[in-house]
Amino acid sequence: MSFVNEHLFWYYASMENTQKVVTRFAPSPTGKLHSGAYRTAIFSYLYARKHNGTFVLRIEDTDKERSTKEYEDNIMESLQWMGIDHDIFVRQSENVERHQTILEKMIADGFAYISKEEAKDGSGVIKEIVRFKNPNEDITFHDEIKGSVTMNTTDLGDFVIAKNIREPLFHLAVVVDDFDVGVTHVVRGEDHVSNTPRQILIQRAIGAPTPTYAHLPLVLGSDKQKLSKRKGALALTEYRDLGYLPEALLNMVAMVGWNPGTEQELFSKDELIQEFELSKVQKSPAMFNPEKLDWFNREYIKKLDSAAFWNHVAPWLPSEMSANQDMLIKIEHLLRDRIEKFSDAKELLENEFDYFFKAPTIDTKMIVWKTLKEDPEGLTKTKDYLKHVHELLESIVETEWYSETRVVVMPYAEQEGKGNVLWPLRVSLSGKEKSPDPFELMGILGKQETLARIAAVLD
RNA sequence: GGCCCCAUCGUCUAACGGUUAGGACGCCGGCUUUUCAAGCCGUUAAUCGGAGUUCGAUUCUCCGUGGGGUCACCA
Repeated sequence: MSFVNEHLFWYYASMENTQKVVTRFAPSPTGKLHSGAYRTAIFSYLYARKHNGTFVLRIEDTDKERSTKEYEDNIMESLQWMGIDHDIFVRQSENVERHQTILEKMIADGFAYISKEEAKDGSGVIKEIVRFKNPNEDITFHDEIKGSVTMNTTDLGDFVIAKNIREPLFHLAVVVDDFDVGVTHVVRGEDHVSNTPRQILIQRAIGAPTPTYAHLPLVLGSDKQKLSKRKGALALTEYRDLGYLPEALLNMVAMVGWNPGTEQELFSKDELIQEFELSKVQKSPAMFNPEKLDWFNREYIKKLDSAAFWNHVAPWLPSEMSANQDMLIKIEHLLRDRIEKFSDAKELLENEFDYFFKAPTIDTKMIVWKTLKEDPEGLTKTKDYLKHVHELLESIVETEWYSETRVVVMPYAEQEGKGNVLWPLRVSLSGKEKSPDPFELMGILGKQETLARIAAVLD
């Protein structure tokens, strides 16, 4: 061996020892991507990225009856939205020839056999299904989260691995495809634990190595049952369409069943990659908490700059308001403080902030402050207060409007009673029981509009 | 039912075998405020039960209880 080659030898030998991590996310396109599934995707992804490994996305579409292109698209779209990018893409149905080759070899080697059986649909048709010849052994495997797991496979019997020689089923397809792409770590939901011994049996039969397993505890719904599409779990794209930020979803979902052990709550994707460890994944199932998601979303909305904020709000803007850019910019901070998710903006704008865009019709009974309600002279007094406020405001120079309204009105309000003066002022401007304070309102509406609205009430 | 897994506030969780059992979300309360929202401050709230091991158990062991998963010609 030459000097140079010797170096190469040791180089490759060391590669061998620090085997490159390959993880995969393998959803079946039989429904939209929901939170149980995308957490699996996230953990699998984070692990691969953390170890500079390869992340494989494999669409498991061998069930032709239930798989659809729409769902496949939904999965791709969801992952992309959240920034979960894959290095290798596999569509399982495209590997059927490879599966068939393996199947034939397994039969030739005596690990599987064709069994002629009557179809279970009662049609009486005889089918040639492929069964695995179960050696009935105890299978023990290491799980990064659960530790060592041992199961007896006798109960499984000679389980079915293909509908026929051309149509592989889950266990066979998974094992072959994981093997072919070199998966080193299988990160998947705990509902797959009992599938693992079967798959290990197949691995042994075809001479494939057994990867490291990491079975994630399930994500539960509020009913404490496994979260599933049937139970109303929201799809990732539905959260997106409701106006949640992908950063919020990622952060939230990454932290159900895992946390780095510090008191930090907010993590960017890069920070998650940095901190993520399978060993810190919780052993027990966790419930998904929608309120906390809202909190995360608010935190991420706060971080948005103005342009990004409006980009997100845009789809929810009532058309007549979207024309009034000037006003929208003025109320941006109010909007930000009051929305949990962007879809909230629509309702807020239409039902609460409508007075910024159109003068409200005022119910004169409403302008009287509660302590004057019983007073027969209450309305008259209230109008007198308003009249005086109107005069005070009129005296303000337009250029000093924003800073002076408070200076001018407050002393008077304090003298006459804040409620007596400020409540009618605020109601005259907004027409509502609840709104931002009158100074805020006046600042946004401007001198002319403010005076006009007060005058309208006095008429 | 068989097999497998799990068990700290309502929820997500932290705690070399020694802590006043910590944090976050929510709830509730207070401050601020004419009202609402936001903000700030604070309160409430947990080791499933029983035996062991130990000077000492949230932590280790066993039993019980409870919860979950899975038992397809789906994945």
